[in-house]
Order: sequence, then C-alpha cells, then structure tokens
Amino acid sequence: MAIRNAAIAMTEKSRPSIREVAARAGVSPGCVSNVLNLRRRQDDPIGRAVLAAVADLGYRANSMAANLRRVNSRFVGVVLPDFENPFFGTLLSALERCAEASGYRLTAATSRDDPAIEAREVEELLGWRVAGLLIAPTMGSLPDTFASAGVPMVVVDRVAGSSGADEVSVNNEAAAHDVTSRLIALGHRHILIAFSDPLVLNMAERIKGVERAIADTGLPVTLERLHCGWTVESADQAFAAHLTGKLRATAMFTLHNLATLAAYGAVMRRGLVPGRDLALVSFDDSAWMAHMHPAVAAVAQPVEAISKAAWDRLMARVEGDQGVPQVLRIPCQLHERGTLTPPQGTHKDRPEG
Amino acid sequence: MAIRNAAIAMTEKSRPSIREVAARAGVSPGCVSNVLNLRRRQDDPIGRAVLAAVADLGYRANSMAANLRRVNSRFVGVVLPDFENPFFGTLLSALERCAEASGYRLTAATSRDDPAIEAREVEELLGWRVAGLLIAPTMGSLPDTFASAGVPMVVVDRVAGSSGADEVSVNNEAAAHDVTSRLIALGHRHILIAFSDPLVLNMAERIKGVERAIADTGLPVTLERLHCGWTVESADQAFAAHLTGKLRATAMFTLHNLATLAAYGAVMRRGLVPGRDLALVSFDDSAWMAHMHPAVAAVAQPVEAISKAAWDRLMARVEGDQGVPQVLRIPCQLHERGTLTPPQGTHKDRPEG
DNA sequence: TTGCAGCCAAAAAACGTTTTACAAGGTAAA
DNA sequence: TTTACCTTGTAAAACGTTTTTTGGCTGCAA
Repeated sequence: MAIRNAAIAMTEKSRPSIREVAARAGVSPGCVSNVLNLRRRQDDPIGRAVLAAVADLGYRANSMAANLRRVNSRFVGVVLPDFENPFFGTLLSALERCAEASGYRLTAATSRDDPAIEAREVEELLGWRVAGLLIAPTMGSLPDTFASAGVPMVVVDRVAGSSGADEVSVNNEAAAHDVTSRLIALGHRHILIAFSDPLVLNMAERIKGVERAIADTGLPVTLERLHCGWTVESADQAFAAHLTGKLRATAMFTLHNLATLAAYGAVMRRGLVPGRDLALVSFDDSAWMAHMHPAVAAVAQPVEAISKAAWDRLMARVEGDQGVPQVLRIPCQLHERGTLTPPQGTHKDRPEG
Repeated sequence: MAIRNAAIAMTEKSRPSIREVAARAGVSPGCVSNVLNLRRRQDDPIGRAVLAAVADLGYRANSMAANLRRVNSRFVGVVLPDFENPFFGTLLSALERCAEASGYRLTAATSRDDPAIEAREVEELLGWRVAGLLIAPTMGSLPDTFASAGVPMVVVDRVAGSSGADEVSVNNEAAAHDVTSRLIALGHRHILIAFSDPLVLNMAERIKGVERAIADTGLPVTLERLHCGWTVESADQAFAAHLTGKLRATAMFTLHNLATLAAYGAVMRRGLVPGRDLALVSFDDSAWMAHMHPAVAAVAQPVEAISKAAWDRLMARVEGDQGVPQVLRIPCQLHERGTLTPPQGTHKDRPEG
C-alpha cells in the first residue's frame, strides 16, 4: 500500500539501506558491512566516516537479509510445553539473556504437550533456518523430529531417553532420594507421593529416587502413590477423592508444582495445616510456596544453571562440535522451609498405621 | 530422494530450494511460489505436480528469504516486562495462538521494566522488519520509541497515556470501584490498599477507582495506602514494616498479584487468617489464590480477550487501517471467593502489634 | 627496476524467495 | 479473419545483506 507513504510522511519512510550509508560515507557497501561486523577497525578515518553515516541516517541492518546471506544464521528456536507455567517462563527469560549475550535472537513456540503440534512447530522453525533448537519435548516425540532435523538440538528439562541429542536436565533421582531420606530420618514411616504421569521419564526418575531411598534405609516405610494428572483440576479431583478416607500418611511429597498446589488446598480444606499436622515437600519451587505460613519446603530446579548449560551446549554444537551427545545433570537445591517437619500427631491424635 | 548425501557427511545438508522443486515439477520457480501461496489452483496437473515435487523433496520455503522479498513481512514482535509473571506468560501463549491462526510468527523479548532495555529491544525488532509490534511498555517510555517506529504498534495491558498508539487494557478503574463498593457494602469502614507504583497509570487508575467508590458512598471510610514496590521482596518488607503496629483495617485490597502474595504471607505470619479475621481481595488473579483455604477473591484480567483484541487491532493496522488511535477497555471479572467477607470480630480476637 | 607478498577497498556474486514484465496461446467480439 | 482482451507460465528483476573475487597500491627484497 503506497498510500501509507503519503499518509504518514515522516515515519513511514522506509529505512535506509546499506547502500545509502555507503554512499554517504563515500565507501562501498561491503566496507560498511565490514565496519559494522567488526571485521575492520572502527577508529580510523574510514571507520569513523561509516559510523557517522550510520548515526546520521539512523541505519539499522535488516536482519532478514543478513541471516539469509550469512552462512549460519543467528536465530535459534525454542519449543516449550507452555509459557503459563512460571518454570518455563523463567527458563525462557534466562535463555533470552543467554541469547542476547551471544548476539542471537530467540523465537519461542509452545507445543501444548501435543506431539503433533510440537512436530509442526519444529518444522516451522526449520523453515526459519534456525541455527539451533532448544526443546523440552513431549513424551516420546523426540526421535522422530530429531531424525529429520539436521540442525543442532539440545533437549532441556525433560529427559528424552536415548534420543541421540544433547540433554540438560536436573538430577531428579538424587533430589527425590535426598528429600525422602530426610523425611524418613525425621521419623516419617508413611509417605504419600503425588505425580502426574509415571511414563514421563522425569517423573519416573523422581519416583525411582523415592523408592530407592526407602529401600536404602531398610526400614518398614509405607509408600502411597497418587496419580494426579497434568492439570491442576485433575490433581484437585485426585486429592479430593483420596482424602475422603482416613489420612494415614504423615508426609506428602508432591512431585510437581501443580500437584503441590492441589495438595495444599485439599489438606487445608480438610482442616489440616501443612507443617503442623503433616509434612509437605514439593518437587519444583514456586513463588507462592515461600509465602505461605508455614512456608512450603521445595526442591528448586536451578533454572539459571539449566539455561546456561543448555545454551553453552547449543553454541558448542553450532560452532561445529561433533562429539558424542552429552547428558548434563544439574543438581537441585532443597529449600528447607516450615513444612519440612517431623511427624507431629504420632503420639497424640494419630494412631500409628 | 536424497541427492545431497554426497556432500560433507556429518554436517549440514542444505535443504532443497525452490529451484530444485521447480526443476523436478518441470515448471518455473515463480510458478511454484504461486502454487504454494495459493495464487494459483492446486488441483490441476501443474498444481499437483508441484505439490508432489514438494512432498518428494521435503521442501520447505526459507522464511528469511520470503520475508525479505515480501512487501510486508509476516513477523511480529512482542515486548513484555518479563515472562516469569504468569500473567505475561499466559498473554504470550494467547498471542502466539492468534499469530498462528493468522499465519504470522512471533518473536518475544523482555524489557525487565527498564526503559533503556525496552528501547533497545524495540530497535532490535525493527531491525527484523517486523510487520507490527505488541508492547506492554514500562512507564513513560512509549512516546520515544513510538516516534521512531513507523510500524504499527499496539500497547497491551499497561495504559500508556497519550501515546497516539492503539491501546488494549482492562477497565482498571471500574473493577477497582466495584470491589471497593462491595467491601463497603459488606460493612468495611477501614480499607488498606497496597500498590506498586502510583506513577504507573495502571495503578493510578485502580487507586482512583478505589477513591471514587469511597467518595460515591458518602460514608466515612478510612483509606490506608501502602506503597510496596515492584518485587515480592520489597512488598514483603513493606508489609512487615506496616504490620508491626496495630492493624486497623478490616479489609485489604491488593492492587497487583505480588502485593497479594506478600500480604497473604504477612497476615498469616501474624496469626491471622484471610477470610476469617479480615477480608482480602486481589487485583490480578493467580493460580495459587483459588487453592488457598479460604480461597482468595480476585479480579481476573481476561487474558484471552485482551490478546484477541490487541491482535485484531494490530492486524487492522497492518492491513492499512489509518483511523485514529483506539483505546479498548476490556472489562474484568471478579471471582468472589472465601476471603471476600464482612468485617468479623472487629475488636475481639485481634492481637495487638 | 622488477617481482612478490600483503593489505584493503571496490566490484560482483550469492543467498532463496516474491514480484513484475513479457510473451504465447486461447477466446470472444467485431 | 482480425482485433482486443484475458489467462497463464517463463524470464528476469528485486529485496538488502555478506562473502568472494578482483585489482590497485604499498613495502620490501632481489
């Protein structure tokens, strides 16, 4: 619509190209490119003339053109299940800072935990000729998409199994083992774990950590399992159904943050206070947990460290690293807060089960 | 199928270009482009031949090249304060779905509430020749960036004042007025409001709504103001300092979600239960609020509606709408939950500070 | 003076599309 | 049959960079 030019005279003027900068500085376009990309010194007469022309004209390189011509683009794609979960939001923020520091631009997409959408998004991103791909895959989806990729790819947060790609995730099993050992040491002998889906390897590892900790102690600890799905609604229902009967567990270990939310509400609705009437520990910290009273103890996933490790790995691949796929496990940190308590009712009002 | 395996084995095998597709289908590159962009029918011999060649070769258009050549790109930029706040995460998710439905791609950046970073990000996005810009501006920053833009721009969520750009935000004043009226009608005569920064127009409107509601009733209502900053830490400190003295307010109206979090924790640490010992209403709903017991009443900002309105506005501008800037106000929804209660035990069981 | 590197900027090619210009063929009206 | 118009596909130009090639110049050694 050329009408726009007439309507908004001043602003709509198309931005100057590198040719105009070159003309004004009295040099060739290639020379301008070299100055701006630091392939030529900026502090001599020609360099200064170029920079002056750039400033005068308000020039900014067209990144589309630059990335089209460049051998390897400076654009990377991120595919996450969703942005509403603050964990992924924080991850995206951290990755953005990494990208910025390396001179890359990020484009993010959500898979909504649907392998079909995920595959479509990956294809779409490949169409943008991304230099690399960071992905938190939905279960079982990676091998396919990876095979067709041909571009560096790093799996973040979720354990993808034998995918052949680099992986950066947290040490789920060790963290769960640690928490469980602590609970047992505090005197708990009946523990309830709540998880989303045991088929997701992430969850499987956490469950395994719990089981191994119990086995390691050799004590008679009863483990109760509550499968509570992916959404907070399904978790609500699971807890509501489960808590109708007699509550035998003295400690709850919720293996993801939505389960924690559901557990907290369900427990309080039953008139119990986490940290007073039973212990509660969450895998995956959230802002609200630190602000309850008592505050909810939680295993924090070090998002910053995860992002940095994933980004470094991707950059290494982008720069040509052909080594075997690496699996990096970042240790978690347990925030010991008010709800990490010994069993309280044991002597008084809670008959041993 | 794969002619290109002969190249360097381990590294990148470049994807087929439109020329190769054209050659295989026995037509010209321009014709392929026309078929793929629906400027030519796909269900005749030539169309089918092109689609077959595309499928055989696994061709996917290079979006960089396409957007370089295209008169108007299909790429839009989003600038938000952060992604860690679930409100913005949800907003981004919703916008992504809008973009997908319109055949656009989104690239998101965070300003971290810093006008300098914001300006830099906007410039960067202009370098990508985005078709439009969606932005939740930091305070007072918009006029500058907008002046230099020359590309359609829609302000989301935050009220930017007389910026000259389209705006989509919620009806802050009406919602705050409504909540306050309800509290007064319930019998409250001493209300505490907590807000981040009265200079941010969003906050100013909410405060104004509260004040107007009080004035409208004509009753002697005491309004206490607590300025608690942008972070949850600063809000914590503000509440901690404020709650050392005697608590006179019977109702708290927290004007953004971090203030609510701080308020909830501070109140409970003092041994009070929101909804039993005092009323609590939050502007800005969060997942955790619905799961407390009693659940925290909150004004929900309809993210879906905001996103849709903002996207539609942007698309209208992109397609050439030259009308005067519009300001769209989306109504909020009050979730009446357990903490929206009349004043109780006003002077009975309230411990002194 | 010649010859050979080494440097540096100009010129030209390339990236992979979309768009424009043009020519060929077909159809309808004169 | 001719003219004008419409359709359709090819050829070529264009988008704005980066990269490669070319060629002029300088300095140094022979």
